[in-house]
Amino acid sequence: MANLQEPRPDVSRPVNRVVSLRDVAKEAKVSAATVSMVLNGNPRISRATATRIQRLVERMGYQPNRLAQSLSSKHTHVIAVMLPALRHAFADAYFGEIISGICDKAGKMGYKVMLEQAKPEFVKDKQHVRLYERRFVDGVLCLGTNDRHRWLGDFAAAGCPAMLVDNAVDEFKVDSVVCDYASGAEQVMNYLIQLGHRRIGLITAGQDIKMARRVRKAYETQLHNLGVDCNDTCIVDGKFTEEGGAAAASKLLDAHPDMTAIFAGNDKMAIGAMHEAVRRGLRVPADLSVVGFDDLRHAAFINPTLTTIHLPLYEVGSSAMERLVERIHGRPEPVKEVLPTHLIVRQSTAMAKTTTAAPGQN
Amino acid sequence: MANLQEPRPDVSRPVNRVVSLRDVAKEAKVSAATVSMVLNGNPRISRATATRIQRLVERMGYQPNRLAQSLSSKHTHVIAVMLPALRHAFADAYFGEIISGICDKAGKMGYKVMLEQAKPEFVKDKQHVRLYERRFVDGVLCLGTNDRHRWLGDFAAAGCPAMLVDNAVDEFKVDSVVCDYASGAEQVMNYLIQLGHRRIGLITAGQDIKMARRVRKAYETQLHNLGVDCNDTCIVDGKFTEEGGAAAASKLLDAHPDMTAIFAGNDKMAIGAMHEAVRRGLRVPADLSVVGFDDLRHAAFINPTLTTIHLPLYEVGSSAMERLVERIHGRPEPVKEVLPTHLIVRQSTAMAKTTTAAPGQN
DNA sequence: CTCGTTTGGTAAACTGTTTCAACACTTCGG
DNA sequence: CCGAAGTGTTGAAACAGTTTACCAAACGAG
Repeated sequence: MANLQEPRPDVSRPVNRVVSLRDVAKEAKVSAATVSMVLNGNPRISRATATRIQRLVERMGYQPNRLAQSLSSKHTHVIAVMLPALRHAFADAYFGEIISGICDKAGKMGYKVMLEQAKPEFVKDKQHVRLYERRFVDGVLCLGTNDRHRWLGDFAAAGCPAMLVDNAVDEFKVDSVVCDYASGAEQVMNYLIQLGHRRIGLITAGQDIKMARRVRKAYETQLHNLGVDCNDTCIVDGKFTEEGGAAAASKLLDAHPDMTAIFAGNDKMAIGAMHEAVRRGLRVPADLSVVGFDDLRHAAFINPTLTTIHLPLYEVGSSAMERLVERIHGRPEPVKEVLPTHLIVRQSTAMAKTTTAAPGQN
Repeated sequence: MANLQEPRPDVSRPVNRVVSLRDVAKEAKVSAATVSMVLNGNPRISRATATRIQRLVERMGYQPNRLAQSLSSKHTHVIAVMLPALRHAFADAYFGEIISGICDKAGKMGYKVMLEQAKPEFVKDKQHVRLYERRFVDGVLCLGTNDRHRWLGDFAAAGCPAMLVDNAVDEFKVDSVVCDYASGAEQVMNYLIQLGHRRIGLITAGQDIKMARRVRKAYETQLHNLGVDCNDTCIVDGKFTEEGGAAAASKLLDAHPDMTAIFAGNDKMAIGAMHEAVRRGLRVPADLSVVGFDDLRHAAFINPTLTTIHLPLYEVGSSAMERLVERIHGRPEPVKEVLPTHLIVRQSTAMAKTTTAAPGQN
């Protein structure tokens, strides 16, 4: 047995043998506990020993093994970001902005970010809570959720810190940080109405998403207050995609040739709608005003540039990360944070054409 | 001591006490080693015991703690994706597509994906290798790298499995998976030349990126072969952004009012260029053809739709993930994989206007 | 009937860190 | 001069798995 340690001395062993805390301790002729305490700034250790060991740690290039740290400390300092199981979820600027905010804040707080997609098998297997139970992560941030995602209830049951990002679900008690969709939609409607528009179509999507319902509600309320009749043919589903937006615009314009404005629930659908309008020979904004929602980066680089609601997605991500860590650290109170939105006027909107004057001047 | 186990029985303790392997062992009246072996399918254990324990594992809802597993097994089953330190890296469809491919493949191979941004302090601190040394991850995939990223050499030095994704750097021996940029650029040039274009501008970016240099080279070679004089005023940097593309197009059109086509090194710059062209009252493609490079999703939804080179980014990510795992498992040979690209013709290109006939018909 | 082999299982060591009880050694007040 | 309090350090247990050397029982062959 003893000779197992003999073969080492020969110098032909520059193998990147990772130095452990015990190696440092041995070299310093102290116990592992002492080194550990020095590294954690425990004041019980004398200045002299502390600096001596710190220098040694430096010299030996010691790096704590964080698997061992986490195993013993009960904290992984990793959080998971759950994205919806859409083919293009990662390539989507909407999610990208949020993730950007999450990652920046995570880095500052000493957390790592793990990516996960909420595929059907994944959540059916309860993998999303296993992430926590198996000690992969300390908490989970959920993006792109909707009311049908029953699995959101599992987090509370398992005691796993979790947050909904830019959506809220009443049913389960999960914390959330969202943009003020209601106010955003009101701003859009006020603006369009002010421009003289009365025949306004809505391209929406995801009526199982609370935030989307809020937009629809604001739209309906505003039109109703104005005395404008707005039946179901004024509201079409656009599936959050460019294609869907184009198809929805097509339906709207078929049903209402006199429509002067379209309000889309996100920028992508708005872009699709503009695309369709141009295809039909309509001029945007002269014949048709189009408004989006999100203010994604390229909204400013399409032709014409898109009037839209700016959502503070980066901030939402950043804040959600912060709240999640608070929860991990034991904050008891639930959180429902709402961040303000505002209208960005660009070129895709203009005064309504004064054809058949709107009925109610009110 | 014994009474430490007494207080448990009372039912007022539904605390989600996580069951450990030892709990299962105790319940099954076998040793922890036996349970471990059952779970790992070790044939040393008899069928009878194995099934008995499997059932118990099921019943007790045991989940292996993967920190402990990784600590002793030396494998974390996590890989890191390093993104460049750009404000919008996450929201960028280019990176998104690659990440999408990485994540899908990672999921299938039983790996988790961690996100990391290569900020200056981060790489200066050698955090990128610490990721490996401190046992956060088993390997690293690097996106959006360039020749100035000296830190890429650190991986080999530390013995950390790493891969370059959609770029290659000769200097360091790091594996890579890339799109065939040279062929893509040749296809673009052939196509434009075939349409009669001779005054073709190039908007490029990142000349410290090998792939970008390849595009430029192909452009220059093709024009040279045709006997078309192409001085430096035909090549402008567009910084990979829409703004940059617009500014670059502006410079090009100022210097060469007779220019009939612009070839941009990525879709975003192409979109910016189109934007600028329209701003100047030029019709695309009647007055100016514009070609992009990437085939990002929204290239098909701008006005006019963009002719571009399709890059198999999803496949690049997927393949890089696969190669990385091979390397982690000990594949010795280096890998340089090249995936084919192809031209997608849409509406932003047309025959060159026959104004001042091009000099060389060759 | 004994010896060698297979079978099924176990105890103990190991991964690398944190934490806590205990301990040796001052120092100080009474 | 003795007990109390304070200081600096350590051994050992804990975290939750994997792995290895070893062992007992069963079995077959000579």
